Parts: sequence; structure tokens; C-alpha cells
Amino acid sequence: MTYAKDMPVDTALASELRTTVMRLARRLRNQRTDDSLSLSQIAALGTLVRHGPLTPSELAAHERVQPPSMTRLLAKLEAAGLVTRTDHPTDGRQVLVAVSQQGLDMIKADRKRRDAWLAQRLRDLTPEDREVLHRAAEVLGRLAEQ
Amino acid sequence: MTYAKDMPVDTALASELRTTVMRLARRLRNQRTDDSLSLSQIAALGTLVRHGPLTPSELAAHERVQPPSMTRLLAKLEAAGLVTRTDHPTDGRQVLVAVSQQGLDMIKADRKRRDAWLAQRLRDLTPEDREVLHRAAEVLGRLAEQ
DNA sequence: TATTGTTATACTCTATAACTATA
DNA sequence: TATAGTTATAGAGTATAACAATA
Repeated sequence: MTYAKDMPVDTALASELRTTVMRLARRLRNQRTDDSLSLSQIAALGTLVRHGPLTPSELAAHERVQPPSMTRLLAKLEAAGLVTRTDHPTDGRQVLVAVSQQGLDMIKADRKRRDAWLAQRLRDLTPEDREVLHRAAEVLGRLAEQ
Repeated sequence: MTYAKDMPVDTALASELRTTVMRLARRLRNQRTDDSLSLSQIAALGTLVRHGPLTPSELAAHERVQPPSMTRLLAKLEAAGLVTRTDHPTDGRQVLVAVSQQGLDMIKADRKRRDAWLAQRLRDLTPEDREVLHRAAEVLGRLAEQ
């Protein structure tokens, strides 16, 4: 690739990275062939797996949706048996939402399916390219966390 | 990072890459502070910029939406003065949609705004990290194109 | 008869506003 | 009075089915 002479190097790299990351993300997202759950539902379930039980409000804040939207989303997840609700031990207003074993199984199956597509393409790369990606994954992770 | 002993290396790398790429993509997507256009509209406009004038059907296929959805989306873009329609020279059924100068300006401004956030974070990295990302961007681009 | 594009209609997801129960 | 959660209602986005115009 080439840099325009008058362009700061960071901007050119940012532009290139943004394009490729977004494009790859789109490909990865489209790998979802099983349409039983929406992306929002998968995301919420994944957050519960990572963080452990949360209240609906906390989950809504994590997913950047409004509480009423999370109410509806959780109703569907609960109807599908993927999450369970338990009353908060001391505060009667609050509810704790946790992933059920069935929900955990579904998330794992979903991740496995997504990884399969990417893993096949990684096998077609040279070992050098894989090494670059391995090192880049750590740096990208730090970027995303900020 | 660590690899499970019984896990093929490609699967572990795929899992790690998928997580970080999706997370970073989410961050980049959320950078859109100006809510004048939806993501679908921005995407369609961007495709027109990259590919040049297309028919509504071609554009729908590119964006993986059904033709009626593209009809509605284009109606909004046209109302906003961001695209223009011209009759196909030889086939009276077809229409060619092209980006207007105003649409081009909007796409450029949008990209600039998105790049700014990422460029600032890249400046905080070490030169070595940036070099890794520079090399990885090329590899990721190949992955996404497949 | 097949193809391109549009219109009619319905469903999903998300939002704001109003309401209920509890602190 | 404030907070957690839900219900009521509306808007955006996309889908399928039916229709009009042209090849």
C-alpha cells in the first residue's frame, strides 16, 4: 500500500484498518446460518456468559439499548429457555438474569460455527501471515477495549 | 495467550481474531455521532461510490437486501439529494442510480469522522504495534475479500 | 413469458412515555 | 420521592406477495 505524502501516517493506517476490519466483521456476521436467534439476542446472551448474572438494567446499559427494549428481548430469551430470572435477594424491585445450561450450549454451538469459517481461511494462509495475525489480534484487542 | 493442547491452532486463532475484530467493529460503528443517515443508507451510498452507478437490483444484491427494501432506501437517499436516478439508455425497465456530489461529500465527511477516533488511538500505540497492524491490515483485507 | 421496479402489507427491533411496585 | 422493571404505543427497517411496465 502507499501513503499520500501530505497525510499523517496514522490517518492512512486508520482508514485502511477501519475498512478491512468492518469488511471482515460483515463477513463473520453473515456466517450465521441458523436464524433461530437475532444478533441482539446472541449478543445479550454472550454478555451474560462473559459477565455472569446481571439485572435487566445493567444488561441494557452493556448492550446500549433502552430498558424496555431489553425487557422484550429477555422475554423471548426466557420463552426459549435460554435465560432464567431470579428475584434479587435484598431488593424486591430488582431481578437477576442468568444464562441457563441450554443458553450456554447454544452460545457455544454458535461460536463454533462462526469460528469454522474463519479457521478454514486461516489454514490457507502462510505461517508468516498467521504469525502476523496472531500478534495483531492482541493489539486489536487493546484498541477495542479502550 | 494460551492454546488448549487438544485444540488445532487455527481454531484458537480464529476464535481470538473473531472476538477482537467483532469488538473493534462494534466500537467503530458506534463512532457515528451524526444520525442523519442510517447504517444501511451509508453502506449503500458507499457501495455506489466504490462501484459507480448501479441499478436498484444490482445494489440490492450487493447489500444483500431484497429489491423492495432497496426501493425504499433509495427513495430516502434521493429525497435527501444524495443520489440521482437516470433512465437506462437501452432498457426502459431499468434505472441507473448514481451518487450526487452532495452524496460524495457526505460519505467523505463520514469516513473522516470515523477515522479520527481510530487514528487517535493508533497514536497512543508503540511504533512496533503500529507496524504489526500495518502488516495485519493487508492480510485481513485478503481474508475479507474471499 | 420473463425481468425490472414499485406498491401493499406485515413482522421485527428499538425508542419514548406512562404505569406499577418497591426502597 | 427515586429507582427497577414493565406495558402501551410509535417509528424505522426489512421481508414476502401482488402489480405495472417493458423486453
